[in-house]
Amino acid sequence: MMGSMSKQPKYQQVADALRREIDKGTYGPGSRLPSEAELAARFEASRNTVRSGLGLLVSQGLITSSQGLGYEVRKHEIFELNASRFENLNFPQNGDAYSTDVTNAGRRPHQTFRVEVTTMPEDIAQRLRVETGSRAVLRFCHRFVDDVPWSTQATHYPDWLVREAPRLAEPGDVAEGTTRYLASHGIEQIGYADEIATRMPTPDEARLLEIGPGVPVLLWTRTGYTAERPVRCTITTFRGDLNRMNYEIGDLSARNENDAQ
Amino acid sequence: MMGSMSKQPKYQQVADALRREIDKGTYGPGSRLPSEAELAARFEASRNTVRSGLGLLVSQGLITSSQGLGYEVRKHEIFELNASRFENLNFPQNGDAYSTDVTNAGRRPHQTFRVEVTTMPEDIAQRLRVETGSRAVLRFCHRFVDDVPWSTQATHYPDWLVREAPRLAEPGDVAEGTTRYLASHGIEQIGYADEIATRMPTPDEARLLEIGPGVPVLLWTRTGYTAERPVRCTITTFRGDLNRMNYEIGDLSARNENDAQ
DNA sequence: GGTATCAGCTTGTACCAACAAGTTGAGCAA
DNA sequence: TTGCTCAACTTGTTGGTACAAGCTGATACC
Repeated sequence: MMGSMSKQPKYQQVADALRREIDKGTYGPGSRLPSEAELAARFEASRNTVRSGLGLLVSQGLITSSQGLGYEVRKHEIFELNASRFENLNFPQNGDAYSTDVTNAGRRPHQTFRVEVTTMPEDIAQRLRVETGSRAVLRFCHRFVDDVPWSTQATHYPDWLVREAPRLAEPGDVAEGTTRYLASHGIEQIGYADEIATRMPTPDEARLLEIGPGVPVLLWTRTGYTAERPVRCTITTFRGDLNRMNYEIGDLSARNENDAQ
Repeated sequence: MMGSMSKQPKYQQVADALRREIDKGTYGPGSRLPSEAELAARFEASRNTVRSGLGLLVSQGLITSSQGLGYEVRKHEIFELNASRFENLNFPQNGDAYSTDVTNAGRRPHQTFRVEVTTMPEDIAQRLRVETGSRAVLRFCHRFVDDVPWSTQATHYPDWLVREAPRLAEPGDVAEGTTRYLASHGIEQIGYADEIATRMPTPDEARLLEIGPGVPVLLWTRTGYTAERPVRCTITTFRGDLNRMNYEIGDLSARNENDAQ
């Protein structure tokens, strides 16, 4: 008999076996797993041991659990973001790429706004070449798609810029969009430096984005430059399981002309 | 007394308290936390409860644990990758941006190579506009920095391309670099489509990259185009805790001229 | 029919106990 | 000094128990 030719701990065997069955399709996306008690019987392990194995899969983002309901295989649905186009050009009207992108995808966008006068955190101050702790205006945005939390966006503006463009410090949306508003005051952004990183969410982020365990966040930091200097820094925090960033570099006419799907 | 004005479960209180102390600097990067037994005494909880709280912080990537040693606050050291420059131009000699980037950063690069003849997976086939399951050459690369696993890179080449540039299918490195070799056969890449995503690693990835729990991976998919069609697709898997991707868009002369640190 | 309750399922939290396994340093022996 | 052993720490694994809390459907009641 094949008894215990295994060096691995039992909870890992449980996790591996379930992972294989999920990959194989025995349990498809959205379907429910057997209950802890059933799994305990099947693997001849205690409920605690089975819970350890299931906990592994949860923290790997493969399944979710809900009290009273059971364990469910996570389904993946991702949203594409085109980050390499410019922001300021020919956008129809109010606001940003986000609303148009989401609407074009046939989804319903929704966002809440907040404006604060605060001080520059160190990392932002470095990027904007101003002093840490100097005055700054923070415009914060919490975005939803079909009422599902999608991303948060925090843009810091240095004090010298706010003095030239005072409406940045006023609460509420800037109707024509901040980029256009800045351009009308002679601040034209002609270059962006983007940084992309990933990590596990902080408890705050997990709460705002309603992220379950095992889902990382995607951090997008964009610093906008005029011909002379950096003018603003935007940090967007995405749910990693729902978003993908796209960049186009060089000449991609071969891709875009024949949209052979 | 402030008894139990708390709705939160005890293991969360433990995790929150420790997270605050780590943020505050009570336990700095690299320092050791008190042992489970000490924490149990301090929080008046059982060892299991304390373990649950510590497990949270581990799966959030804030601390690590090693048997016999204890828990340690993770230190963060990130490596910057400039993804927006072209690959083919004026690189000195053998191989890719990776070696030069790492060497310039004063670190020691090291990589292992593997070449396979295989079939096209569905997602790659779509990007390269060939049939799923058709013949493909896979060049796989496992990269280290100072002997620490850093990333894996898998590039798929379609069959039609390999027939024009047969050395792609031969094992071992292409001395002058694949991009240059392709250009010498009339395959000049003039555009790249990049996609960036994140998720928790699969067990295979966790093994290859020696990733602990609570660390996501950063997935970078680059499809190279000639003027006529896509020619190759590279998927790079980075350790999310050690890497950050940078893109430059538009005119950034204001950033690059005065390298005010 | 509509509604309220509740039994019986599910997972979540918390504790206890015992032993396995990795690490370290004290202290003894050669 | 050098090297070995081992006790005393650490976390890892696995079992047990009990109760809390969320969900669902059947049942009884109005």
